[in-house]
Amino acid sequence: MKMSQLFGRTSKTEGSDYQIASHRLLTQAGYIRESSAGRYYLLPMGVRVHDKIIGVVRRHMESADAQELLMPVLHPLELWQETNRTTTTGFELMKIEDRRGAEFALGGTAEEMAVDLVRKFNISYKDLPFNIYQFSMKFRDEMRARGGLLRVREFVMKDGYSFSTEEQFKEIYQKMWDAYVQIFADLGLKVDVVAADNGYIGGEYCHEFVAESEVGESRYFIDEASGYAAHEDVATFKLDDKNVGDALLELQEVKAERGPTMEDGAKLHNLPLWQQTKDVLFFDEATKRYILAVIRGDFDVNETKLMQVAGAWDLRSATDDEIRSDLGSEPGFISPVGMVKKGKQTGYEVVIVADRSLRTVRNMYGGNNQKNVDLLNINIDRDFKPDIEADIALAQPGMISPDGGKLVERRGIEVGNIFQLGYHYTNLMHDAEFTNDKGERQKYYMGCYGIGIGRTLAAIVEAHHDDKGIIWPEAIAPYQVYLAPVGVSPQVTKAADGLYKDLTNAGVEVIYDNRDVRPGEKFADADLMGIPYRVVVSEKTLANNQCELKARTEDKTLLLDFESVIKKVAPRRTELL
RNA sequence: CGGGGUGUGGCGCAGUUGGCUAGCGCGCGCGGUUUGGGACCGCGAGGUCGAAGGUUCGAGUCCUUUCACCCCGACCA
Repeated sequence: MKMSQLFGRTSKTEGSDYQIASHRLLTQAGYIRESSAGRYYLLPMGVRVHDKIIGVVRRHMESADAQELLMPVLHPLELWQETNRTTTTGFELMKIEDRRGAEFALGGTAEEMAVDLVRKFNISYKDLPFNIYQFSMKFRDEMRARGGLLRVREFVMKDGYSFSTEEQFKEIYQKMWDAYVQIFADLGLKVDVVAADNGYIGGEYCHEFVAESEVGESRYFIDEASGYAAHEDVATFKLDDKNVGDALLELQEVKAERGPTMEDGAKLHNLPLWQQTKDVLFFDEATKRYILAVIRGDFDVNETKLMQVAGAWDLRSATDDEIRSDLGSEPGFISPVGMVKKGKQTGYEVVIVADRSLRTVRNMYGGNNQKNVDLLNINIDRDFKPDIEADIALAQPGMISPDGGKLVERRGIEVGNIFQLGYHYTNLMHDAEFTNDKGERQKYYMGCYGIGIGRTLAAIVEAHHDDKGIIWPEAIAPYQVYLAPVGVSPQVTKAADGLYKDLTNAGVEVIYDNRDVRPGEKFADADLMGIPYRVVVSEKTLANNQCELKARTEDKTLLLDFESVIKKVAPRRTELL
């Protein structure tokens, strides 16, 4: 490709709206251009990189026995209604109607479509397992797009769906796990595999592949010794026993003129924070229930865990008014002891969820559902019985991991994920069944597997750049060689033209900067665009029939004859194929 | 959705208490001098000042409405 013909040039001036390196660099180097918020044009150079990433993903998916297909982007809305996801998806579903009024969802993920496709076939247990995947545009009406390609409203995703029996599933899941590890290694991304929350996708467990980065939105914890890694939504930790040896003291009501915060309570009673009960009242709009979370005072409630154990969908904090008039309690003095079972006015059920940490403390203190009265020596079981007892605590850096090491907090970009879906969709959708070896109909056990291509591209730039520009790993660089003639003498031009042809014939992808601009500009663009190798031809180098080779990652240059340069660069290309 | 901010040639910006023909740098085009880390000279093209409405003799500037975009939060792949 000749630079003089390339559509989508580099830009010397950087925009002011770019907070994130990959966003600025990709724009400035001519890979992407914003259309509207969260929607991007991929320019020719961007497409080359994007395609290469797809190529790497495809290769590993095929080796893992997955089969590529392509689904429609418009999904019949009935399918989403069948699984009740028109209302429960996390992202806002985008809908569209055709001229007859038939309703469609713009696909944001395609579990229903995959099931619908599969049930159109008459499948036997002998055909199992199988894994189908596609690369296609996904639409998500994100509340707020941000960070260039990191969080967008339209993006190409590799989404795969496996169909098998329950017994076969573990192996498929592991196969995808392994394939993902290799994919991201090939792409030059260091990723942590992190246990995470399934959210609206459904199923029981899943793992995120997170590329560590300060600009990432995923927060997770890792135990470096054992490799334990979990998203903050699900991270768990070992509890430390406090005063569990103490004898149970008698429950006692005391006057407590204090403010509503935890600190106010600890100060007034001059007792440690951990001995206080933290009582947080939520309301779930989906199931119309109050949920009272009770936890040790030095911990915080993890709302994701809470929703999971309580079967809640749409949690919000209860209002002061609800606490007072419906539950007859008092903000800052809420207590599970003597809490009403139902709202006095609304009749809504009150569910008490106790964190397991309450077992590590005795004789706790806390409110008594009325202003300025506290209870001393509260003990679980004796003084109140929770409806649910579980781990609903938010992990904090420094806590002890389940494996015994220290939890370290990390931040990263979620570039891929794998989900166990189990029977979630096949239970909700009719006829999602195959014929087993006894001739009976049996439901599929499913998994799904996603990789955001554009986000991965941005994550690679985040991981590989310097103050001059992008530094592409060779496997996905748009071109391998940036050929820059220096000087305008006819010999230089002729030699460069010849080298361009020879390199191209040798299978090397070359961007040939044949523009009549000063050398500094060419070098700056080569660096900005992040091309792995720069080859310079000038009168100086030609004096010995040589040219100059420089790697993007190094400062030193090599003087070599043309043949050697071609040899040096060409094999890499074939290796990668 | 809440809070904050910004909209003026492709990009970055200036434009005073309302005033004359809306400027500057980069980039772009033409001509010339240059050619190893973003050169220089000359000439030139390119703007319904986000949009609509209003106030005024006169609006980029003031008022109202609205849209878009950015940041923080809420939310969430």
